[in-house]
Amino acid sequence: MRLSQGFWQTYKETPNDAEIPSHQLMMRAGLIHKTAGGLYTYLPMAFRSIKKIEKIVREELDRIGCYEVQMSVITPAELWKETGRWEAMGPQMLRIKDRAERELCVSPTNEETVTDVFRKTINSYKQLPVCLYQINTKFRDEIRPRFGLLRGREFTMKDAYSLHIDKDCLNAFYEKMYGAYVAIFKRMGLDFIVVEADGGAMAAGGAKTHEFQLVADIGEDTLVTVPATGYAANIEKAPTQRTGLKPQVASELTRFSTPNQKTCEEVAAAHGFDITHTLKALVMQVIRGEKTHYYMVMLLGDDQLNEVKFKNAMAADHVRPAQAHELEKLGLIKGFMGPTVEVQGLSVVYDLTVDMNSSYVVGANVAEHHMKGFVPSRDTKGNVKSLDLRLAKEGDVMNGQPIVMKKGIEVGHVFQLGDKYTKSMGATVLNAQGKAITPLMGCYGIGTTRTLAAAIEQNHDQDGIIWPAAIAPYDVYFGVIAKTDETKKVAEDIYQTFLAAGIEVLYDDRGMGPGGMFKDADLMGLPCRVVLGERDFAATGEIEIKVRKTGETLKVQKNALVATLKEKLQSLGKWA
RNA sequence: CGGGGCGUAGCGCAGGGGUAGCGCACUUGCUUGGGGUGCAAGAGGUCGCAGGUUCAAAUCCUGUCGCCCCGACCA
Repeated sequence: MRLSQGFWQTYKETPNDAEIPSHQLMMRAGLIHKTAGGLYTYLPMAFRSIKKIEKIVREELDRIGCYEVQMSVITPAELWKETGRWEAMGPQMLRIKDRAERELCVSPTNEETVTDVFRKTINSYKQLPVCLYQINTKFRDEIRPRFGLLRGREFTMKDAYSLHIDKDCLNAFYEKMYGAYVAIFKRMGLDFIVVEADGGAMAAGGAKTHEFQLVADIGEDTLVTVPATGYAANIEKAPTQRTGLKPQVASELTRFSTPNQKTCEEVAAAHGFDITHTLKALVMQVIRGEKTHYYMVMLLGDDQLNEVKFKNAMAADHVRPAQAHELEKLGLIKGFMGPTVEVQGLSVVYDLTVDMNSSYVVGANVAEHHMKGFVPSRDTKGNVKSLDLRLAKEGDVMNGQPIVMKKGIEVGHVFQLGDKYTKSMGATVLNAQGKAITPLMGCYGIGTTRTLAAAIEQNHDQDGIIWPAAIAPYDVYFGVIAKTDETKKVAEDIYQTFLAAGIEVLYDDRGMGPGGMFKDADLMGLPCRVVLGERDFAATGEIEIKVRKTGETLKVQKNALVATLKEKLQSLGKWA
């Protein structure tokens, strides 16, 4: 493309509302235009990249036998009511009504739609397994969209859905899809890790799920990795252990005064206790169906509750910390609660890390007092239960191996849905015995527009973007510094040579000064920059190639230009 | 939804009852040529919107809409 005729504008200043590098750079480099909060227009440069990402996705999915479809973006309420998600999705789902007052929504995801397709078209086990996918617009009315394309409201996602006769078949396909995902992100040249994830309410028992995470400091997910074993998990899931805990010999239970000392830290500091010899008590509200329960959760003084683990362990629909008025109703005093009295409607659970036969400091359930010498197995009022509930943290180990924590951006998710949708929507197929059975489903997502933003988040420097070659909008930024018509003719000739050789080139024929041109080239960050400088060319016949990623510069003769460039692009992963 | 902040040219900002401003970007001409060259001349605004106060409102008051941050929330 010739920039003199192109639709491209760069900016020296960063718009106020862009906070993180990828968002700032996408605005400054003229990749996206904000239409409204969480809504973006993809401008030509960004759209070229998106199409390259989509192409890689399509190639790898087609390779494992998936079929591309396109489902309607607007879907009727009836389908969602069948699975109960018309209510469950909440305000995140954008609902609309047509002229006949029929209820519709802008799809945030498409399990219902695809299950409807499956149940009406698949009748026999002979048609299975099958996997349909689409790359389509989704809308989720996020409470707080932010970070540009990383958390927009409208976004593009590849969503795939597979259907299987049994668990073995689902497992086998899951592995294939997992492999395809690895291939996809590798080809894109991105630094990713696959982590075990939490299935949440969508998981059938024991269902597998993995997240594909791009490692980046601004990631909203925390990942626990074990370099020694290669294990990796989302922190929501990771069952790590503490080290260096010392049990304390059981002693007599004694109440002591702790005026205005409401946290474990305060109590430990004021009385010289080790923080790991104190227990913190959290009261959580747990909702299961129509019923509400309260639990007192006991953790080591410096541990935190992992609400996802807790929610799963409780088989709850919802959990949240109890509010002040609820504590009051239970007769508990915030800051001085402990499992030292029996409370109607309140159960006690311990984190596994708590040594049930060791002695701890706990709240006394008396204002301004705690107790020491508390031994959980001996002194807890009511049933004693131990579960893994704590949030993993730096310094933990897994099976004796040290962990490393990282931040990640979730760009892909593979998930075994089991029969959740096929069952509630009445999809059945006949098996080899002629018996109607409920098939199993898997679902697999890749946020394509999020991947674009995350790729920039992962690949940039202070001057601009550093595109991975496989998804760069163009391969080469070709700039010319020329006064004479002869040199301009040489430039035109080189441009045509690039086009003929299949090199995607952004030809900067705007005639601006070298400074501005270099700044724009660095900001845009195409893999290679080629510069034809009149003086150098006249003197030596050489043309300069600069690799954006490494800063490497080489000068070649005109006739060696294409070959050298292709070699460079190859090594940068352009044809991965 | 709670707390905080901001809405003045495409972007970044100043101004603060009486002629609408600066820098970048944009247009034209000359100039310059290896890290945003310089000079000159231009174009671009119902100061978010609606009421109110006033001889006069971008400015003061009320309401409203939008945006950003923190939190809550989030199969």
